[in-house]
Amino acid sequence: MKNRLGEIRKERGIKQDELAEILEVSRQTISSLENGKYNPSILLAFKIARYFNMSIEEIFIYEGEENGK
Amino acid sequence: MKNRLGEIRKERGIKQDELAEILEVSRQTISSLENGKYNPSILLAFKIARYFNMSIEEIFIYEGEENGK
DNA sequence: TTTAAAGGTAAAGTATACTTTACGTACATG
DNA sequence: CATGTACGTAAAGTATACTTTACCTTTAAA
Repeated sequence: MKNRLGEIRKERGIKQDELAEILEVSRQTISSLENGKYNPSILLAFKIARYFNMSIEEIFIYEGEENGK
Repeated sequence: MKNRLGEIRKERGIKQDELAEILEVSRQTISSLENGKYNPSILLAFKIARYFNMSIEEIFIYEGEENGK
């Protein structure tokens, strides 16, 4: 799954550090998400979407053909 | 987080069993989701939404005030 | 040329999503 | 009554999301 998190975050002029605190996750979580190390939980995806005033689908791009559960 | 999975599945006249096979998860996973035992991964949420031709937000209802990560 | 700010990442631990196996219950139909 | 279908659920194991701690690199400025 791809995501536009880093892109959107930079557009809003906010640091990983700050976003992490707002979303109540660690900075490493934000970094890992932006660099595609793993996918967010659906709760975190909702928090992110809500914070940026976007839908989950606008930020996280599911193309199918994914194996993980 | 609440969801309308059971409701939507019944509308479509499909069994837990069948949905599980289509989504490539176990029947227990479907049952657990419908009964609010836990939340889906975002990948599974996308698969479900795509299968029902709906958005994640139409099926899974995030109200905020949730603690889990 | 040090110092700090911003971000990448690794290791080890915890929480939770999901699996397999298995059994229980309710309901329908023979 | 007996058998099958649909669903709930429990226990134990695996995979992955996320944490804490910590260190490293790059860039920019004093």
